[in-house]
Amino acid sequence: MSAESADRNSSARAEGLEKFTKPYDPVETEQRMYAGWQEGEAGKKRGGYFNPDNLPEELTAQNGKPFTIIMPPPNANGSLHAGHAVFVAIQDLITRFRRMQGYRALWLPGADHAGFETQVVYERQLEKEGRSRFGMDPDQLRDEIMAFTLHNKSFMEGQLRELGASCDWSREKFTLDPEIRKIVYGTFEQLHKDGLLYRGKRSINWCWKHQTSLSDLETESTEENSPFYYFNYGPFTIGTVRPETKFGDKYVVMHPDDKRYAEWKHGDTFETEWINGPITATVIKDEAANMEMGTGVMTITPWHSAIDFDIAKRHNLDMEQIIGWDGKLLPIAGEFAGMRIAAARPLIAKKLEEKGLLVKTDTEYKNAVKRCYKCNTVIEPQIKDQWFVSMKPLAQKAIEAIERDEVVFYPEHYKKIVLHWLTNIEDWNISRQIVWGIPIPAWYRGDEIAVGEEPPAADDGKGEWIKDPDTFDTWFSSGQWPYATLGYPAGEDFKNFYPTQVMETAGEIIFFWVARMIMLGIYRTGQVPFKDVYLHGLVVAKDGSKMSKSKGNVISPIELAEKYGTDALRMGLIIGNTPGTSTALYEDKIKAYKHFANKLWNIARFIFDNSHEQQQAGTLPPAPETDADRALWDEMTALTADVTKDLEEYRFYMAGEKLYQYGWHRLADEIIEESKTIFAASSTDVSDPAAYSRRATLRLLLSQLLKMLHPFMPFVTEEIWCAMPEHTAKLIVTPWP
RNA sequence: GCGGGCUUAGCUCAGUUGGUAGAGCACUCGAUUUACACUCGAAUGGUCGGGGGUUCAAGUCCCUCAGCCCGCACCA
Repeated sequence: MSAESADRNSSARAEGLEKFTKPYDPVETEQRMYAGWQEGEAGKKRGGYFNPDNLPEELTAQNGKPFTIIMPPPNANGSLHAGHAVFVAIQDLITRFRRMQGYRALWLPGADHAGFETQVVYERQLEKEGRSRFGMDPDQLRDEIMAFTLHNKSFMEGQLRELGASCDWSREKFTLDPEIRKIVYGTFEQLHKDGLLYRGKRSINWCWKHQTSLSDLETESTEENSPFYYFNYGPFTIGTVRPETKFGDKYVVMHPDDKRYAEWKHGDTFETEWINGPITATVIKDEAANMEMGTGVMTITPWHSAIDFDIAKRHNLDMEQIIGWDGKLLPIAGEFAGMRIAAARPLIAKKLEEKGLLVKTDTEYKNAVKRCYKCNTVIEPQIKDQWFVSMKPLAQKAIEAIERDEVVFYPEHYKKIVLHWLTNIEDWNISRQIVWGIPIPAWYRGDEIAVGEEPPAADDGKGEWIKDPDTFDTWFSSGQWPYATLGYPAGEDFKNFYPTQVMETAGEIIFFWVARMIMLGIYRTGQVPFKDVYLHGLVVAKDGSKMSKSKGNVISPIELAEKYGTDALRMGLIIGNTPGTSTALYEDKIKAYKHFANKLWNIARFIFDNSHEQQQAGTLPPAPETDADRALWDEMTALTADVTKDLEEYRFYMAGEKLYQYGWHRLADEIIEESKTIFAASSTDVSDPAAYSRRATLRLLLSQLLKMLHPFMPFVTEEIWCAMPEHTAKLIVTPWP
């Protein structure tokens, strides 16, 4: 080390810059930084700089408009995964960018009790302990899950802090908060008043293992090979893959235009031998019968098929339950009673064959089988009294708003996907037979139904009201999240921050959540809940495969952050991540951005070593003074315009890459290298015009780069920024250039 | 059946309104007691899935074919 640089280092040490002589240490820096931001300035409200009410006047003076992102509330039933890390990286980037632009930026955090999801997780835990929710006292179960959820919630919030999330903790909401429940109940009551909510016997998706109904979105269809049997049924041949449902069949359905059966009239009856003896069957003509399918003739089982249910409704036919809630055949099945479907099916077919009723079996037949998305159990359609929301009118309003671009999707093509789904929407079953959720505020007495948190008075002598035992589909409450968290309808935040600007979430939950928020938001508030929807893709392993525990390829974002720094993790999740497409996450990538953080650190060290004394002595010009340096500044100005535009138009990956390129390959590799020659030639002579101008220019370029990189890499940029005496305010509240 | 997407360097992917093909990683060669080995320089590597069209100009727009992937609905 030369005597000269030894001098510089000693002066740096004197100024508290000695940490720059060592590599950047994220672990040491991050906690201290986050606490500093969260404290903000003395005498302000809770939440520090994350609370938009606390932003310095100098920052908001030019703009001051609200800018809101509602955080997708993570399910409070585990730790944060890579998908959460992506949303933190993107949403915090947007929030910090807008805050620096002078918006009163609010990023509102929350947590989701996640009804069925959480109950399933907890049931697995019970199973490990050799317990089961069935037979448990519901209150006891609810208390246990509550304790479990609250524990996870606070754990998860700690992890969000580790990831640098600059969300306003003073406004945090939980889906089970009393004020949230009140709004959810209000919506239920309003839908009821408006005739958009009905309770009725309808065909529902029943999972016997979980003992609950599920929405269509909570089931998954897989194509499976199932034998297709042809049976003689009186004068007809019928086809079926489900002989186990056929015990009570007494209707035979064909298309009215099917010429093969023209001699049969609607309502004709005939006697026939069937599984457990002779029956009388009735001919039904209905257009739902497909003439191309099988023989064009089918028998129907309204209790266990949505299509058959509709036919039965149209013709007012009898409906009978064949399969119990436990997934086993009922006494109507005779000797097969108590058996499970899979076991009974071939035996029933065999019995029919022995009776000479089997015509043939098509073993190549493939059909779609619906399964529970959690436990893969085959869904049994059942008829049950449930609450349904009439979706068509709600969807219509949403379609109109989306077509008018009141909500804009990134990537664009999601507009078509959403419109297609909304156009073909079915009514939504919001009743769930699980304890973990918001209880449905409804009461019954005979055929009477009352809606409200409290039962109607029962002093008329007609008996007591009975509470609906079910809970809401968790998406019914989270679908109201934007206006519920802001205190609809009278809250100050609702007036100030609704409608919000951006909804950033996973493309996977576009129907579950985003589409429903748009519908319910318009319904309840008359306005769309957000202007822009940015959808990120799935985070996958390096080889493009889905991360899963069973494959053992799950990468914990928290571990990566602890190993390489949160900034590195975040940069790695932003660069190369385009909306709607999946992003690969792997260690080498994050490591590369740790190197970048260190590169910035060393850029700072070089600049400090060469200009700190002059800065302290006040012998630096306020702006570049040579043509060469003015050109460098113009180049930076152009980059700034470019990056700003990219960020405003949601091209985060591109803005990040440009800043990375500039920082490493322009500023470090070229500008600093060139500066070495300038400084070497000038020695310590402060009157040398080239060196005089360059020292100041380097500090200006670094400051500008730090500002633009802050939303991407908040910690290292703030740490360097605060080491520069010319900066009085923290970087987090410094105006965007 | 309805709808959406992908196909660009060995790998992962960018490429914004059409204007001379880009990055990271990997690989090869070389440099360097230094702001930084968490470094620097250089080289190699692509008929942008096939074919056709529009245009002065197409990875980009249109048509068509092929392969792969995904969503929704239905399936007696």
